[in-house]
Amino acid sequence: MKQRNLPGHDPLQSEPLQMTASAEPVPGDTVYVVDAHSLIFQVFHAIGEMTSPRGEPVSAVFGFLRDILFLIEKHTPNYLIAAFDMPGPTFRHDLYDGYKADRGEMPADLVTQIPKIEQMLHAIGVPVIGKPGYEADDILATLARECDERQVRCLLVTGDKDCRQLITKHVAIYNIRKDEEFGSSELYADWGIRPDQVVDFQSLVGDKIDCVPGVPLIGPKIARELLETYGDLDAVLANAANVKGAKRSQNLQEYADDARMSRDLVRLDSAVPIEIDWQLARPGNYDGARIAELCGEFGFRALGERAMALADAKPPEKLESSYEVVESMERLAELVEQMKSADWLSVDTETTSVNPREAELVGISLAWTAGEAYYIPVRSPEGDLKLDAEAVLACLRPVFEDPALRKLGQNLKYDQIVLRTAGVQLRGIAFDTMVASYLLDAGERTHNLDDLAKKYLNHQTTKIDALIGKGKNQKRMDEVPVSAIGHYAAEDADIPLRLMPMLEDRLVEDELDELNSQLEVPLIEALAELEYNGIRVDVPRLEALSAEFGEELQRLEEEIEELAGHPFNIASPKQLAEVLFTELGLPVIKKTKTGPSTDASVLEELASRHPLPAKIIEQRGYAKLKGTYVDALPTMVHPETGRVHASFNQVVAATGRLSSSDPNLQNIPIRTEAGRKIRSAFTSAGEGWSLLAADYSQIELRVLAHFSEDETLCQAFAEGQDIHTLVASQVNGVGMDEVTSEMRRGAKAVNFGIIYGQSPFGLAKSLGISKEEAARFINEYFARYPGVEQFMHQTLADCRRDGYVKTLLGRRRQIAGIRPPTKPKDALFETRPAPLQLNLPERTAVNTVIQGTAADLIKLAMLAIHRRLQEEGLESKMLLQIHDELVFDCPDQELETLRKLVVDEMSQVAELRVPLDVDLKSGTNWANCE
DNA sequence: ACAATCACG
DNA sequence: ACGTACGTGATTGTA
Repeated sequence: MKQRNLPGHDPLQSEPLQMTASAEPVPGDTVYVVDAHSLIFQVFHAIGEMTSPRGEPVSAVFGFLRDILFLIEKHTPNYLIAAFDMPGPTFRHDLYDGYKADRGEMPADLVTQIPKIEQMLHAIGVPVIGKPGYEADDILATLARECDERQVRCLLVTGDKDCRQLITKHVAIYNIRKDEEFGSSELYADWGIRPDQVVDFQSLVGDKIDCVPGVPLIGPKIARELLETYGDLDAVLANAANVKGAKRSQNLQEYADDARMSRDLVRLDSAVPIEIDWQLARPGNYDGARIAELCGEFGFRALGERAMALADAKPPEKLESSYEVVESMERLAELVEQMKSADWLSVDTETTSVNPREAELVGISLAWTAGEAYYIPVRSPEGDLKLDAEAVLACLRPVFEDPALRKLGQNLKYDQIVLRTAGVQLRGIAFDTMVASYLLDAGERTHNLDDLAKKYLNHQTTKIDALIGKGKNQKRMDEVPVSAIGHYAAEDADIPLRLMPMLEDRLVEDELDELNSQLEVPLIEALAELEYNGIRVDVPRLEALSAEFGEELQRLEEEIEELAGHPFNIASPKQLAEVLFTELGLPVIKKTKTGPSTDASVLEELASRHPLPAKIIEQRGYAKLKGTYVDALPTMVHPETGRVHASFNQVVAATGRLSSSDPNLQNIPIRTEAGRKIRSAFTSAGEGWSLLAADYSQIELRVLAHFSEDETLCQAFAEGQDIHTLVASQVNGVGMDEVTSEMRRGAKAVNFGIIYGQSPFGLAKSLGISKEEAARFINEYFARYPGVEQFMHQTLADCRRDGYVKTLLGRRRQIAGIRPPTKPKDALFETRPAPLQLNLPERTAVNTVIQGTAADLIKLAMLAIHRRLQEEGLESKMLLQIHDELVFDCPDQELETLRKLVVDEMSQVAELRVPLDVDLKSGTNWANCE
């Protein structure tokens, strides 16, 4: 086996720790080693008869290939190797004639499949390793040891319990049947021992299947006790005379030699002389033609397609790179000097939490030349750090705080908040790969760095799961040794640097570069500011509400139980449906995928027939408010700031809107009385401070008016008329002062329906009128404002032609599925055309232009306000954005200044054909704003 | 992990 | 015959 100096973390070494990416595995990589025979027997027995078109048995080939494809697709191993037993005796047979004596010949139906499996592995580029005189397990042991030394994660794909002796910090067994890993904690749960006790344990217990004799009368339970008492096998045998139970004690003495020999049989040899060509073990060396040929021969159709899909995908490339862990202040100072003359600085922080306000710095990664990156650890579980966080930050401060040195990275909003919390400003943010990716394709589900590297660089990055694990055993970044983090962390600075030119080219190509550099990138700092500020929450107020809502809930639940005749879980739609529709015999109004629906609209309809549904609505309302807000919010208050610091996400909503999470502050209740009570718990900073809420009036309708260029609508907005009343008056053909509240309500519904592309059916339902009436209403609207329909047709035509729609600022969203234009019928005979009936993509297209443009406008406003607050040195803080509303915290003496500033910036943000009106409200909390 | 429900604009 | 208003996020129950 190749030996080399492994990149360990030796505190005494004087040279900087170099990690050069080569073909060999590095910390963060995962190596899968398949015990081929173990797997082959499993699938051979699990899958019944199965033959190829020629009539040859292929069940094991099929099952094995299926497992390998599953491994590659689901687990994306960085390295994958298959170990085989070789025919002929092994050193174990020399030790013990009886070794595996009972194990019969391999079934003939299986023997013929082994070469086929090897051919298939060859075609999909999985190296096959076998060594005469050794078993596959020994090869697993050898590779496991090598991985362990390299601090590389190794998963042994086997059903053989012997391999449990190989478990370490980096090595685990992988059960492909259950898709579960088996490590030291699972071992302890099963046998109650540590991995280093496995060999002795099995030597005592023996193994019938492998014909390992062991010691009679010693089973797993006694073996565990003995090992716990005495430590190891030798100690157990030495104390055999003292063991409780005469027969047991006697057996231990009598069969001591058997036990010792068993130990030699069980112990795996981790020094098998084999050479691994790691490059060949990286999945990706597919021979597509050969795969097709073999799958054809064996009659694998669906599986063959899966295998071919892998072959067609380009193999991930391992980028040439040289990463260094910085271990001295002298080296850091040298690097800082280099950075000062760099064009760009790529920055990434490693921390203890995904929440930037809670996160503590673990390390910083930096890169300014593609392929070179540096990781500066400032915290390590091994206590061997030579660097102090304060000193590192002080050293980096001049470069971080220099706005002239352009910074780039992945999700820099996060890093900026982390660094600001640690006392350093990250200035000069000029590119963010996550934001760029979002602008290029707002419909993508994620924009994380791993996906970007795969998409643009065809590079498979180190997955964070490989370092910190996942699920309940997930570790924190500061619990992982520096030597294991280094490569992962450095990569996170290097990859953005490599991605930037490619992303920038595409932005230019799609005319998105200005939107990127002038709006979205500068907005990062404004959003970081919002998140850093947070909003104050009145916890005692929420606690009082919790008690109040709790009492209401209890009362309602008792009434519901009374009405239903028995207790049940009201929160379970299934149980509720049982009560409503089976027990009470109420009619099913609509169905969900899984059964009758019990949502609020259904319950409202049922309310006229039975008192229960109304109670359910009321109970649900309180339960929702209590569970989602009243009880949840206090737990999210930051202990030091006493405020809630939500996250404002820039790359989630496909339309260009922001979204908010952890907690979502964009859906705090307002529509009901109980909801407004929750709003009142969001307060200004305290005495002498007020909240100022500024919202755009009817922004989406104004955007629609702008795009439609409709004279009447634009003029109505210019004159400050009530748009719903105006539409009501015109559609109904009555004077403005004759509009009834009923008419206004209808017009309002139409106005909003238009924005969403609503059909007569939908409008009819929301207004409780007939479909015909609704259709008449909509037709009247389009006839009165022809520009609106014209705008919709134009939008659809553009989208059909381009495959995307654009907002005012050129933001794009790809939408497929716009139908060809309907042929205009002969106008002479056309009296009243049916209103536009849009399908989902068409509705989405129209809505995206409007919603997205509104999002553009408020983002521009946020940016302008953010800048002015800074320039004018005001103490006022921007706290929230709720799509058409901004909320500020403001010292009372600044209130008038702020009011003017906010209205000016919000209304002047763009020249539209309509004015942008802004309503201002202020108060001590979010509910009493007037 | 997914479905149902409901909070907001 | 079927579905029917866009965009989000959190909670709860269920498989």
